[in-house]
Amino acid sequence: MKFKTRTHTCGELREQNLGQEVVLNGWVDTRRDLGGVIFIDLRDRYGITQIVFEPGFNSEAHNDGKELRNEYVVSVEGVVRKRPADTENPELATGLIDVMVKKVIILNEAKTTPFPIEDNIDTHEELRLKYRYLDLRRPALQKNLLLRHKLYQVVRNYFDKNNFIEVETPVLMKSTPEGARDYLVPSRLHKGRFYALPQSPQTYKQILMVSGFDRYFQIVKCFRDEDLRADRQPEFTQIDVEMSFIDQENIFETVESLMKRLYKEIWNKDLQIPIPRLTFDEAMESYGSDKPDLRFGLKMVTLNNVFANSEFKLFSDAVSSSGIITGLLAKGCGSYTRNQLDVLTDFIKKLGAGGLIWIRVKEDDIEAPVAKFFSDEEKKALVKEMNAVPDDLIFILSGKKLKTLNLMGYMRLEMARRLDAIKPDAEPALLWVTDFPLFEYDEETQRHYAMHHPFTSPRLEDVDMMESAPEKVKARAYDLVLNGSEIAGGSIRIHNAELQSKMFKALGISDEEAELKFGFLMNAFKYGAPPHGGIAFGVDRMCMIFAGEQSIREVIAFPKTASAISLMDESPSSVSEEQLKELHIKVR
RNA sequence: GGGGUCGUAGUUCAGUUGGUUAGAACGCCUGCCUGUCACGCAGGAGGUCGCGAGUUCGAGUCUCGUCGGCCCCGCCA
Repeated sequence: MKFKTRTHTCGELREQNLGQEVVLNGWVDTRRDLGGVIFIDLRDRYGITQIVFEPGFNSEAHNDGKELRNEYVVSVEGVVRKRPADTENPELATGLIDVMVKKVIILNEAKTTPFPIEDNIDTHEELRLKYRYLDLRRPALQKNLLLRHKLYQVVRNYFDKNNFIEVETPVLMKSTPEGARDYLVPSRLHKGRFYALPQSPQTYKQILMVSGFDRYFQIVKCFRDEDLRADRQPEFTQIDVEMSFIDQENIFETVESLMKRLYKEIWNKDLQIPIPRLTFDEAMESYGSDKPDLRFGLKMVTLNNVFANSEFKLFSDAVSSSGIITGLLAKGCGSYTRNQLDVLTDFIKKLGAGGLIWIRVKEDDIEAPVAKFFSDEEKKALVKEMNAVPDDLIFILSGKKLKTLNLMGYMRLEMARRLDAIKPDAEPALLWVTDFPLFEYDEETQRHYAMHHPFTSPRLEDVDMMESAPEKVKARAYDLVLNGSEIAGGSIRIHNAELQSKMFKALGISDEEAELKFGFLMNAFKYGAPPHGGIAFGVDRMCMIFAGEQSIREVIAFPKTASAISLMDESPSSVSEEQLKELHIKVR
């Protein structure tokens, strides 16, 4: 079909174009056929322009215009005209003009779409994902992908200006099953052997430091074969960064000026730097999370001192077994009904709590099922510690430290939701969480795992405790948290073979196993590895928050469902027996 | 692996105690309409009630199973 290249986009024409002959190409957004005159809103990604078919202006075009339907792709030639008085549309950027059509060419027809191509649609996501190409026509998603593009540009520009170089690392790599499950790719040329898709380019970027690249970054896809969430997809994008001859403070400075720039460019906000910091221990104790949302208060209070010698066994036991008693104050919730409290108890039990202790604060006394176990001093101290006043409600959880704090963290978020504690206009809350434990203990396998990854350096002053008291060793690791989401995480790495082997030992990884899995990295470190460290940003999460969305699927062009399926192209799919045979995979 | 929730025209939903021909709005189609922008008016078409068993004279409705979407826990170095 012969058609003319557009002279303007659908978001472009203004009064200054009056009288011009123009060509517009786009999709029919809406049609209003009044019989004698037809109005079409023509849409492309730049905007909407109203085009007009009038028999008195061009009867052939008007006749052709009757055929147009929603989402038809058309090319029109016409003349820009000022709209008659009182028919301007202030909602449209192009609302002062319209285009009188002289000729229209239908470039393609369209079936009736399964949902309207407009914002604020009320359609199941299943349908949106199946017809993702239509969903992506909606202005909201176009805007989100544009935001994402802009973030890429700011990031690339920033790192380039600061002497970082972007290096691509392999997508087919060695499987290193220390952390998440790998996606495996069978090798045709090597029977029984597999590549893995990278969970992150961690080892490669460290090797690049050994090679002297000094300052590296990459916007890179990563893959983890784990269960999905609103903020987790099996493939996701990181901004991966690594630097040599630096310490933690240099990383912080680099990241903070990048964030400052992103705040400005995307939100037009001025980020105050330095960004506030909390240690892991502080974050856990006050917010019950290693990624606390600081847009609201609701700080938790440790009550071990109040109940250290309590008659109430649950509490005194928690203290004596180096556990914790933590309280949360729900201001003005003293009138919560028994039913409401049961719902909350049920909520926290489902997350793994044994139960929930609640206490209504009254004038000069407290009211609670457990009140009879408390002495008057304990009651007084409790109210004082919690800073409670009559008609407040206090929640208490006790038990193993991290688990209990974590549970109260969920309680804190739940209460924030119930109390509408996060105002729509709340300033975004960005912070560093530092001094993570180097190890975490896994009850199931009865061994320590690296909380971050096995190349993370312990705090140098803690190295001596790696064998004697591994749980006390802190890592030189840090997370960047925005509105309760972990948007970046990194560490200073081990660059010394001796310390690295000590680390493997602490993790219960034998020399042979270490050699097998990470020998290439260890070898590289023997040839002059500089001190180095880095960080990796979760691009999807960052874009989600910058766009004000609740799911990363809203900022990913072609996301997968919670069961890791692409509803549009139906992957994963079966493959032919022939393909499997070539890959030396037995057909069941 | 576990918990919660949803599944009925193209779409969003209603559907009583199990009971005749499963409704509404929007969308779609046809006709009328020369300044609409949620155009209006009139008429019409459109259903495997996710799928499969079972109970029953009779199932959208009850039971069991199964598939799929979403949220969460575990998991995510």
